[in-house]
Amino acid sequence: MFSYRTLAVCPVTGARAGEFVTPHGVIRTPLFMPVGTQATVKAMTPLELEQIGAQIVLGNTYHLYLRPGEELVADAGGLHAFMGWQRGILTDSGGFQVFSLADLRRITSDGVEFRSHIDGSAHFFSPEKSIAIQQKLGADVIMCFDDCVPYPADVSRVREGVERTVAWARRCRNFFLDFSQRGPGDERPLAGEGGALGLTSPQALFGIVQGGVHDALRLECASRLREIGFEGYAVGGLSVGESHDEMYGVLDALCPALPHDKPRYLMGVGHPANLIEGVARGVDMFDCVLPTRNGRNGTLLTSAGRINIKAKQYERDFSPPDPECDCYVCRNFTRAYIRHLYRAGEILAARFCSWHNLRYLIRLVEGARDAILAGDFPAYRARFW
RNA sequence: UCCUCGGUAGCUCAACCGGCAGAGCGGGUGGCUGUUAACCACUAGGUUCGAGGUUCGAGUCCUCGCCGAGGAG
Repeated sequence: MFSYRTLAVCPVTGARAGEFVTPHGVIRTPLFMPVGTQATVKAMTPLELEQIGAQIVLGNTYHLYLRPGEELVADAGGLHAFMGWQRGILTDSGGFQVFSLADLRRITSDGVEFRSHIDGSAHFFSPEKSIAIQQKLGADVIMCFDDCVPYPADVSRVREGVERTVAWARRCRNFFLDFSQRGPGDERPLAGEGGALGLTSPQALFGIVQGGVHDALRLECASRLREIGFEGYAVGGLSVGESHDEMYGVLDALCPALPHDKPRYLMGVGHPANLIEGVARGVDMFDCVLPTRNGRNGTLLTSAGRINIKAKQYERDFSPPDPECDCYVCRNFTRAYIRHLYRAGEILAARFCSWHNLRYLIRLVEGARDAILAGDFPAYRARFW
């Protein structure tokens, strides 16, 4: 079902434009994906997400497993039906939560023991468990359960993360293929290793490359994941505190080593500049909480840089958040009004800021795609800077 | 007219027996990268109602006055 093809490649940079097919439509790349951890992009309705051009939204295995539970979502008809969103969905595996909830967990070779941040109850995730949950949730793209190593970390810890990530990726792949072969209620034994089995699942499984800021480890991880074989490849473990130059360095080394006929996904990124520079290095997909979280906290992303809408300087600023933006918020409301809403504690402020920020990032990457197709991405990139 | 209680940061209020005057909210500024986040951090605000007095030292005790609330007549 899942297939990717490249439509245009920038002759100067590594940027490329393409598309891939999912059960919920054709996805045009490069693209920015809003994060909807708990089966909702915070403060946004699916209708509004459609209107700003969102093609895929994220959900999170860890959160949805804890609440409301994957069984309930499956009974609701899957994540799409449950949240009323008919375009693409990608679920993250819970690997990042293992990293970000560090004080609540214990990692073993078999998986991760952790305690719920909601009620403290004990749980265990293995690669198989993560995939099983994601299959019940029913997203179009699901992710391998990986070991996201903190930054900075000793090389030994980064290497351990690569080994664990690769081993777990193989287990994810085997379980995924086996499940997709069997179908519901089929109790035939595991099908064994390798990607030789015919893929019948409507879902696509992406591998995740770890390796910190060490090029050699990144390349090794990518090579070993390619041997297993995935529908797409993600770059994980970035945007965890390293410098932008380190992030770009990893992408410079890694992207040429990823398959050219599969989508590439830079996880958790991010800042507008990161998106442009990621695209320039051949990344097709991005996600980040930044537009929604920062929006709720009163920061607006604009073509002239970030503005803090709380600041007094906008008290009597009757211009739109971003004069160059085409979104509903920028066409109808002023900085002064949004500042007022924010200070008054009105929920509409969070909605407006999230709304605009999402449109800004989606449009930024859409613009990059158009430029790549038109053959002038370098100029687009230069104009951004 | 008398009695009681009160007056401390912009607001609501803390401050032991007299011993460096604080908090929350509000104000100002900043941060946020696969969401434990409508969150977090930093910061500026004081003639402690006024005038005297006691004391080494007074927001705190004494006297007088001003303002507010309640009560008695």
